[in-house]
Amino acid sequence: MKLYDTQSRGLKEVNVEKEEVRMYCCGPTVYRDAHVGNLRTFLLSDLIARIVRLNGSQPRLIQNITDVGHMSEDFINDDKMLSQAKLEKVDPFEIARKYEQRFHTDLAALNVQPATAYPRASESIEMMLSLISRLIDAGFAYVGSDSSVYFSAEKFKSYGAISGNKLDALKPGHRYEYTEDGAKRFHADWALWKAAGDRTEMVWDSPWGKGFPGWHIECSAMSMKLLDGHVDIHVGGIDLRFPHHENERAQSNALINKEAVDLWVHGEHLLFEGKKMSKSSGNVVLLSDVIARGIDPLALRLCFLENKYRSQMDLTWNAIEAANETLKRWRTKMGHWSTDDSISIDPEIEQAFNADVDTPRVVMRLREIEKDDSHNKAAVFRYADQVLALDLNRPIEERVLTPEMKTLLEDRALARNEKRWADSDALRVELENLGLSIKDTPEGQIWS
RNA sequence: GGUCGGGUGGCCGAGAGGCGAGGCAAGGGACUGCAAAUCCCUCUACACGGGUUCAAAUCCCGUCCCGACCUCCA
Repeated sequence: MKLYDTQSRGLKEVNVEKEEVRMYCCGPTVYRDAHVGNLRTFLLSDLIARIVRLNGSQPRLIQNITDVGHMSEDFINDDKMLSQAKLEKVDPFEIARKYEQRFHTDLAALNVQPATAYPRASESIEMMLSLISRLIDAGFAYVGSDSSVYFSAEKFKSYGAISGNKLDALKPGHRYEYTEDGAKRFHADWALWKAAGDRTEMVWDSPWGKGFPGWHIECSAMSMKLLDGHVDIHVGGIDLRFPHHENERAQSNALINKEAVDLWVHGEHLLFEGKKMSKSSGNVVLLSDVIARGIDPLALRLCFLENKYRSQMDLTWNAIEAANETLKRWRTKMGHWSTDDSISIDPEIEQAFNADVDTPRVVMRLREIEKDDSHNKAAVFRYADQVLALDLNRPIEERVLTPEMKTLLEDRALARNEKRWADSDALRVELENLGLSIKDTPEGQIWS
């Protein structure tokens, strides 16, 4: 099984001979609903975990819940949790729990299997404090004049290996003016622990005074602790490559003096109708929007699967609806092909999964099999569905008919027997208005 | 300015040296009382300029264009 590793910029073999493959996926900051772009990344870790399992190994997946400390480095008022709490006029932890719950609901709707654990940042403070202390002791971190603790980027020799951003190229002020307060010794240093200052909510005691953790430290702490000091596969969105993962790598590696992560996998961003999804473009799509249109959430999953995870994909309503049709067609055909639940391995599909999660090729292969004359189509589809997880075996739901619908259907059958076509057509319109779609076959009318 | 990735038909998108993926849309046909569904057919592309090669969408050089990241982001 091979995956593209951002750090070495090439395909890298994943050892699936081991009993267990340790995975870490950067989770959500729970201050708002995850949009479908966020979900695409979480889907990626699900696909990798499923492929690991297909190869006979067990994934141990840790996904953090950021419920504290995710803020821009230099502006204390910008904490995402606190500003949203202010906006909704509730306790910040209430916000966190609410959106955390919705995150799990969305994942379940997309058939994303739950991670082994979802540690919360706010409940992992001890872990982070101990890690920060060790980094200070090892000489990689220092307490600034503002009582915050900073990581010293220059002390970590291979800084920049993931993103290609070298320290001397990271001069401050490229994007917007920095307000250097002088507490950091070097412009590229970042906070491991932020002193509370005026802040009173979401603060904890520490050896350096009241404060709260920096964003990057939580992933180092959780992955080191919950994955026993080594990550086989680290998954996240492409935007996290820098600075988040670069900093996480520096922290973790500094601590153990070797590579803490074998493979860095980054999912590309999703565009919606040509533009990056953002509040200002007004094109943020939530999974609930998809469901509200009467589309199966798994159609979105199929839509994602039809594109390489490493390409910026442009999602459109048209594409989602097309995927929804494909899904319905496959489920209908599955019902006709066979009713058992046998599974038959297709070498081409197996190979595609193992070749850097090439789900577009798998989908293509399924379309091919759909049309050919093989006898075990359903068994091959079921094999692929172990990873695709599109519930292809799910029977098309039987429509529950109201008495009114039943009467109209009986009337129409009668009208058709008597070749009263005008009546038949009028009844069809009426039934369609009730939400049934009618098809006439040589065996009579059918509805769905 | 630095870094990473792209440019393929009306649209979306695979392919990474050798017989024209596939999907969507459109048009035509079969079937049907008509629809719908289904099936068949049609439309045939690789940003530009050089180079390497028997052979280039694919490799190399140059140019143009697009997106992402550069201390908020999946």
